[in-house]
Amino acid sequence: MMHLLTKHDDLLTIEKFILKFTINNIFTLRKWCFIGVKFIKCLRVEAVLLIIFADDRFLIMTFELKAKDSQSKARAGEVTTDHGVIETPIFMPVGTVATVKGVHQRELKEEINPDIILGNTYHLYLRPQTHILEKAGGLHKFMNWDRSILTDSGGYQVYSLSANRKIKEEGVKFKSHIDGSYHTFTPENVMEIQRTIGADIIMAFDECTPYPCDYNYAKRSMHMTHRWLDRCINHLEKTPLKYDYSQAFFPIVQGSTYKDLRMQSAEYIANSGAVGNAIGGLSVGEPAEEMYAMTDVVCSILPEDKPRYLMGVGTPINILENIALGVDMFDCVMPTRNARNGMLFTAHGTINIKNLKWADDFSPIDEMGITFVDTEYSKAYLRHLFTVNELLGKQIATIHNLGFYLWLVREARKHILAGDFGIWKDKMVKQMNNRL
RNA sequence: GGGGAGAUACUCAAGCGGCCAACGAGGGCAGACUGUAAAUCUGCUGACUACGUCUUCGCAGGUUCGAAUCCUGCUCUCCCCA
Repeated sequence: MMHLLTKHDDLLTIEKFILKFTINNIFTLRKWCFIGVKFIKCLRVEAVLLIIFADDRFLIMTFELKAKDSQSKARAGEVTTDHGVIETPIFMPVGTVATVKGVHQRELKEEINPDIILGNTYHLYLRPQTHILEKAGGLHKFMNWDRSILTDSGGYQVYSLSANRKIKEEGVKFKSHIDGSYHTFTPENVMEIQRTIGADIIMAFDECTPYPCDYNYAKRSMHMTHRWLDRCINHLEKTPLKYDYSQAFFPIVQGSTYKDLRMQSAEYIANSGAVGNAIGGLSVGEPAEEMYAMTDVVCSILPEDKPRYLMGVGTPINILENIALGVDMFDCVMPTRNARNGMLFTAHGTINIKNLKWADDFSPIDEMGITFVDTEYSKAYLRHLFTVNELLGKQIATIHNLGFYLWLVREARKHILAGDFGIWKDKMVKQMNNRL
């Protein structure tokens, strides 16, 4: 049997192979795709399929829980994709258009050292366009990044580009912000686009609702997102992998700031049996307390043995508070965008490096020296670079902020493993809540 | 020497009798930014005893109810011709 399949076979071929050995075709490919080895055991064709996997080294993303904090719901874990291990909790720098703005891949890897970064389906679809990425052999090769990548589906653009789009049950019609051309995103084509982009983790197509959001709208939108999820899953089954590594699929919880909707959505998402789950529709302007209340509710429902990804969050304090509620993965434009606008994050609070008071402060950017820029340049020099609008200033600030964010989550991990995360978190939240 | 143009707030630059404490841009100061339409956006930027008052548009006079705007003289700058 082993010779029948190779790791280059697409899912359809593998599915046909499996179905030959399945007595009743009651399970779809979708199920085993998501549940992997567990499902295979259900089918009682364990031996056959284990041979397939062993032979092809066809990895499905895995998550291993390493430790749980005793003082909070924080966890430390390990996500493994074909592009490496991701130690959680993790912050994923955002690289929307195949670049983490302002940082070389080499600096990103060697200095900031994240296990995974983000890309964006909507933006990459518009430019450089999917066919170019396919020709390049996928996003990893195109941008020269050999670690993991996660792509957002474009669901956030449904929110952020709300003036330029129309939502229907079928999908979302966008007017391109580049050239005004019209494009339709459906759960189906978004899955195909993400297959072509080739991230290790791909996201369901959802609607990210605004804040505040009318209850009835939030409810209708949530149900549509659930229907879209089913369509994503159904379509994904029919869409073969394009490259020689696997792709994990994460569904997204919605429900705005309504506890009952969030619970309902979390249950629906948990039942989809995905290898990881995401929480969307937060950090869109709601008070932090409401955000925490929602993640708390959702985390209590999402399976414990799967990673939980809180999309778009947030400030360093938001991240620590949400880690304490059981979130494992984060991403946010804040460290990169705010860096370009002169805001530095430090363990003792934020700095607006453009302020006059730094003009003659020749102390290091950050005494902690997490990255080389922190100690090699002074605050006065960095302020000068911002004053004269030099690119280097934005680059230095970006490296500093990302270095700090990654330091923060790694430190959080250490304290979870040590079992004193709760105390450490409270101390950090207190001292970071400052304006320097 | 002759002819012409012009002098406006930190800078450039509009305004050419009342709606002017004076458009706009830059600069300066401050703020915002949460799955990136963001090297973006917003506010303030004459002085105060601050929903009002006072002093400003080269300098000095004048005309007018009222002038940055009109008239006279002066100072300075630029351009052209000798």
